[in-house]
Amino acid sequence: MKRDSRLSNVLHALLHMAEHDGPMSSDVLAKCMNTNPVVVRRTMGLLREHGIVSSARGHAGGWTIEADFRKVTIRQLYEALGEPVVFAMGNRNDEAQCLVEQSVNAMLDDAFVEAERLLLERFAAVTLADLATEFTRRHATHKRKSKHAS
Amino acid sequence: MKRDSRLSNVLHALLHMAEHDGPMSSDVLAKCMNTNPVVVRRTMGLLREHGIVSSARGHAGGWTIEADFRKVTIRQLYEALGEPVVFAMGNRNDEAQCLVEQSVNAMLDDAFVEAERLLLERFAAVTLADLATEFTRRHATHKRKSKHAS
DNA sequence: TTCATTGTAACTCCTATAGTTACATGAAAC
DNA sequence: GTTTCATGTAACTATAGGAGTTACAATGAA
Repeated sequence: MKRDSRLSNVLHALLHMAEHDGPMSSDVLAKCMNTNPVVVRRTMGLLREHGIVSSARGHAGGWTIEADFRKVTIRQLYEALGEPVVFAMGNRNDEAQCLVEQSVNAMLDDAFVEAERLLLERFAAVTLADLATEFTRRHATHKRKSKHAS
Repeated sequence: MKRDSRLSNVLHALLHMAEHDGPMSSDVLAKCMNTNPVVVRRTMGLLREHGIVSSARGHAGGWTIEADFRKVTIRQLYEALGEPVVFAMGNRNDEAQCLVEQSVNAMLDDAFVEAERLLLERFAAVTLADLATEFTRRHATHKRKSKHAS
């Protein structure tokens, strides 16, 4: 499968929306994310179902943030996307009869479950506001560096 | 993509081979793993390149374990398979120019890198001998339970 | 010489996201 | 009320890489 980049994409979109006054259209978001407006609508639609954004049709319509940036975690976005499969690897057969296979699966599952738990904990610990702050810091650094370079 | 089950598969195969005297053919391994002999050859071939198994053609040929079960870790098998991609998710573009995207990518990468590190540490901590022991334990439990049930 | 077995090329199948086209629906602007 | 700008959504195609399959050459023991 091509890798699922939806989580990365919605984060990117939400941060741009936060920097922007008024609704942003799928078209504008698609251009700034280098993708297709229909893909944007599909993905943002999942966030709308969870009350994170809203959409308005017609003239001056588009996407608007509804949720509190300080309260929405990456984990919630991951859940809004339907909790996509995390790993590209896994057991062939989770209901194996073979005892050898059961042992192997149990060991691997332990490791995968623990890694997934860590990942989701990390996601739960970061809010959109944290990311926005990090962006501001990075932006300031970038400007300082540019000034030095010139 | 369908999930990559090669690691699970080679573990399954190696443990069966350990329980078996003499070489095992791709055909026999394929049957006991419910797959195809060519798939077995393809995957086992990667382990052969790392000296973990050897293969012999002709009559009474097949696959033989070469490595010391106490020294081969799951991590080494993962590496022998070419370190397959761990996550089904990821950034769209790792060389983003957009500062917003860079912030998002940096945060996500941190989380993914840490989760991957944990997973590979777990893999490095388990040898084939450990797995064989675990299988023996499970097997004993299973037999005891069967006796009680009868 | 026969036959079991690996080695390997060259396909098709699978599966979920991404991308695209097309068009219906809705809402503001004029 | 008509135009115009949006979203909503169906219905496709493209993509990637493992898995599955067929076919056949090469090899080695009986």
